[in-house]
Amino acid sequence: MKRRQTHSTQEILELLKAENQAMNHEMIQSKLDSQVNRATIYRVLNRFCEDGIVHKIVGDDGKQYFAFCLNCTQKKHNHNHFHFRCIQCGKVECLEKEVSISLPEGYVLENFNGLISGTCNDCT
Amino acid sequence: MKRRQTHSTQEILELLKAENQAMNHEMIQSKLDSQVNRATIYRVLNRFCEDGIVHKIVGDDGKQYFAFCLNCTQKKHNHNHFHFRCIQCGKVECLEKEVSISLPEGYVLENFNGLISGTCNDCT
DNA sequence: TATATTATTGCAACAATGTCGCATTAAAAA
DNA sequence: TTTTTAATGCGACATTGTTGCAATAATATA
Repeated sequence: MKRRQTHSTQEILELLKAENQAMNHEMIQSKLDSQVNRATIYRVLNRFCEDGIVHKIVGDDGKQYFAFCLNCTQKKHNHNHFHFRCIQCGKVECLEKEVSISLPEGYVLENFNGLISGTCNDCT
Repeated sequence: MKRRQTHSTQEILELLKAENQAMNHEMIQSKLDSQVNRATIYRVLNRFCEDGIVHKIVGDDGKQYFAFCLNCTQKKHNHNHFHFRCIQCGKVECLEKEVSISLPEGYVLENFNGLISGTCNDCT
């Protein structure tokens, strides 16, 4: 099953690259030039995640946010960092520093989801 | 506005104290002896959160989990720790160690939400 | 270039989560 | 016992995210 490039996939990927923040489907939809169906946006984003191009964070608002992978190679993904969500302006940005958490014996990490919400510098 | 003790509030609080894990509304509802309405459960839990008796974690499944506050005084709440959610059995437990994250200048922390999902010791 | 193949899309429908208004019930105060 | 009003149950709702299916369009093939 090979991936195909479509208008939607290209636009969404470019948007995610351009914006330096994680976005949920609504933010993405409103920023796209062409109109893309909601279901399609989710499918595109989930495919990107499967391919390791994009990573997904679930906010403390319960929504899924997607961000273009930086500093990630095909093999190794570094997503052990926190994201900061501003409750005023809604921006979700990376807090660069990697965080290491040691799990108890026998525990296997599958997904790291660190999120801090509050007020960002612009909104203080 | 004073709080009243009802069957629902008592049962829910006892359950949260007894179980040593964070639970979402569904887990709570199914473990209650008496039948309590879904909306009521949410309202009770949110009141507990307001009162600082219980804290809320949003899982990477997008659901709200509630846990009885341990080691918290009325004044000081220590919720800067991670939770571990097992994707097999659904259990959500505390990872005791406190984590300190330094935010950039001008950023104000409102809520810490650290969650790691994977497989727990029982399910490996 | 024209045709065949099939990944992708849009649409509609759906499940699930969480919230809210409102009338009713039942704690707690008088 | 009566009064006050916080809490409940019910129904309705908004929102998020997913899925089945027919139509479309990107790529491979002739």
